[in-house]
Amino acid sequence: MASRSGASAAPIDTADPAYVDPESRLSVLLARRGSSTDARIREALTTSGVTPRHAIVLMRLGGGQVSQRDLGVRLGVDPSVLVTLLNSLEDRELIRRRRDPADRRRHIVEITDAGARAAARLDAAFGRVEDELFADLTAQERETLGSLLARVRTAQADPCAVAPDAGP
Amino acid sequence: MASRSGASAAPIDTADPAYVDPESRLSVLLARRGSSTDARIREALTTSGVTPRHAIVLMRLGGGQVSQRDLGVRLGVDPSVLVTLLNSLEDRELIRRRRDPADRRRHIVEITDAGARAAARLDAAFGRVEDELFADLTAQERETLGSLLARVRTAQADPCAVAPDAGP
DNA sequence: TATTGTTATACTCTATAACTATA
DNA sequence: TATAGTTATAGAGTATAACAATA
Repeated sequence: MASRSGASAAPIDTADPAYVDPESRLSVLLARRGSSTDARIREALTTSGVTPRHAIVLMRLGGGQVSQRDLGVRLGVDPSVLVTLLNSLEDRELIRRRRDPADRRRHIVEITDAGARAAARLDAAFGRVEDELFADLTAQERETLGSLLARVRTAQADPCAVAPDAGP
Repeated sequence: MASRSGASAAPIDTADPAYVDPESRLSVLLARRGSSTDARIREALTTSGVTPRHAIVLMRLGGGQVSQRDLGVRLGVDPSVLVTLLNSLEDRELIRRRRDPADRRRHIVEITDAGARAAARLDAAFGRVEDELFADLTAQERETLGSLLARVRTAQADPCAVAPDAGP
């Protein structure tokens, strides 16, 4: 099987001075764990038939009604994407959309009772996923992780460009 | 912070007992920061014409030659995806592929001199991105973040570990 | 028959622009 | 003219299965 698969191709020599372990880069590690976490959440939500984004929209709406545009800005979701998200949520009667009387271009989005119940269930599902993902971390460590992550500069502004690779 | 645009739609009431802040969930925060980090890396690499995965493959290969299959397992990349990654790297002469004489089904993948130089430049680019992303964290805090992330349980937690017996 | 690498296909996300109805 | 929402389309990314050549 796979145990003796690298018979003639030498294993990666981590002692080689030319070797740079990609996983030792904090950015790579963070991107990877983030991706895995998203995948795990997505998997846990499959039975509920919603994606992580649907869940986040529902949880956000638990605080009250918002204009569709504001919601998109808050979540960093493109308006055209938000439309399809809200469509499926509205089809399931988890949210409701109505025109803003004060400005008929706007949609006021609000959660339904069924939606609020779904949000609570989904939140619990997130909790179970976290219990699994962070099982090896103490409550204190989880808190530390959270506060450190919160301090990562997420805003994308300044480009640090790299020289093209070609030129020999 | 919403009152200027949401005239009649009330802003989200974070004090509402029904409100659950999605970002307060550690899993959501981790997934988000991971995604942003990946996007930032991808942006920084655009001028070099490679994606983060190309870069990671190159850095991995800095340690020596590997079979294509082993490389895919280590990186958690599907074989069919790895093919296209390696094709573009080979077109730029950053890596080389040759048949394994001991098992002609296998490809031995190795980095070229130009590839090694590119890997070093790419690694430096990762460093600059990290200096930007983690500017508000001390060296000690970055280390803490890394060790905590390393302890998050994910399916792909340790790609270097040998699978006991990869069943169906 | 199983494995390695490759190709082909389909499906999901995302990004963009054009369109409507209002203002 | 500008804005909120919608629709349509194309592109990247990924996942899956079928395939050829080796073992």
